[in-house]
Amino acid sequence: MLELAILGLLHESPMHGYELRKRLLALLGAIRAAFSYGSLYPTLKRMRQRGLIAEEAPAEGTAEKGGAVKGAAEKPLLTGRRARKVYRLTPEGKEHFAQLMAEAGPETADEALFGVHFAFFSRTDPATRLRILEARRRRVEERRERIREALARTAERLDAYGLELQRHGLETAEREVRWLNELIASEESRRPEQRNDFGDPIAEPERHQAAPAQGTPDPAASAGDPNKQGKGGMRDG
Amino acid sequence: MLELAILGLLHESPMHGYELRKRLLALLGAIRAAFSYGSLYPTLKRMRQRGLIAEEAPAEGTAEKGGAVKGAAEKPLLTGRRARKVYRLTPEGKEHFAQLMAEAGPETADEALFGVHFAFFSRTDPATRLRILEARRRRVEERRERIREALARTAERLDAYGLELQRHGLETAEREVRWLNELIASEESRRPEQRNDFGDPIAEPERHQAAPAQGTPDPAASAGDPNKQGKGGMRDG
DNA sequence: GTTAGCATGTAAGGAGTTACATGATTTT
DNA sequence: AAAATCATGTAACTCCTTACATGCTAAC
Repeated sequence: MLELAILGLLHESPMHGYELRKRLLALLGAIRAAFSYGSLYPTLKRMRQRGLIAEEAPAEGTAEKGGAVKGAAEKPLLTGRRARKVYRLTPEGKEHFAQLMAEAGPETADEALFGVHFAFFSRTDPATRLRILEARRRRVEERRERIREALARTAERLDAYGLELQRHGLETAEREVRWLNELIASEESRRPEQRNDFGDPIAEPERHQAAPAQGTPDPAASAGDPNKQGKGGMRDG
Repeated sequence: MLELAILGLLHESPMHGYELRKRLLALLGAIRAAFSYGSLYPTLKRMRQRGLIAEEAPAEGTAEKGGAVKGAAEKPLLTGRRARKVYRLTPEGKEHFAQLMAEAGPETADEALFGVHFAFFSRTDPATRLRILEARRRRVEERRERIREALARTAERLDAYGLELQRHGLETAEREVRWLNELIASEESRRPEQRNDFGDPIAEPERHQAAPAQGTPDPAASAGDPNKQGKGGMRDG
């Protein structure tokens, strides 16, 4: 999960660990608490060893080594503070990210993992988005049915608090299903042809990098406006 | 968490592992998935070693078909199926449960753990309930504020999906705060004197945690209709 | 002159999961 | 005859957290 989130964020621009954590909190804070450094740094290390990310050269263009010491004007990379390791995404990392995103198995439907996937939806293709949303909906519907059963069958064994827990849980599940339904409808209405099984008729507007190991045409350039068209985008029509 | 849940359930009646898991799913299914046997059985073992639970002897005059209770009595009771180990709560276990419930630290405020505490609210005193509810509210309010800040400060860096994630997360947090507010108000209105700082005026009649019929108006009696009105479920009127 | 923030890391451990192993009994 | 349900357990592993260790700079 953390790995996916790192890959997703680095898609945007190279970053060092500390910054990554802050961005992670800002992006995923609605879902879960901040990742600790105790998991972040070892994960970065592992990912670098696997070649998913790479350490960015100290500076852009300027001194290769030695030469001008820090403290120079310019845009200081290690300005006084402790040296930071800036990581960038490698092509392998991009591909791994695409794979992780495309796997819409039962794990993908877990609350937190679903949230991470969702956060990076603009970097996947519509078909994958739909599969993930549907997997999550299935999961929540199952939970909803379980609660309904528990209420119907064993309500008499529950005390007031147990009952309230079920009631609130049921309401929460129903609310999330409604939300997912809206999102799914929105995805489908946006590109209904996407769902046919005759291939991939669409290829025009989005250049999502789901394509395997395509060059490195810096898709970060499009990071500013994938689907961004204002408020109404998500919410039904 | 699993330990707390087991202690809470065994409060009701002795049970074996398999049954425990089913009851756990029925009670906590609204919050989280079922615990796996791979964690359940080792946990039971550990708890027995610590003396929190004990293996129930064949107990009660159990109708031993054929009347032969003799030497085979030492063998676990097997009703045809594989031998089951029935566990019951020990006094140490009861005390440990009370302690775990009373700890309303920051961990208690985690979604799942809060849910487990809540499920067993009727086995704690009102002051503890209030502390747990307030700890959870604090936590959710913090998350809500974080999201608001993220929306105010970095909304322009978010794409449509990132934005929708924040929006939905904010709505979820606001909804939960409202729910907690209702619960807190309900607890306070039920016994306002409870909150004074001059001691514990209602400390006398409660042995440990039990005696729900005494400590509370036992609104569990109204558990007959699960599909009652959505709002104000806890208000016993 | 101390606190807060920046910055990276390691070691130990918690709390679960999956997969495996075994076997009886009831239902289809 | 096969599948589902009942029933208990172990081993390996995942993924994350807490606590510790280090050291610099800005601000109060």
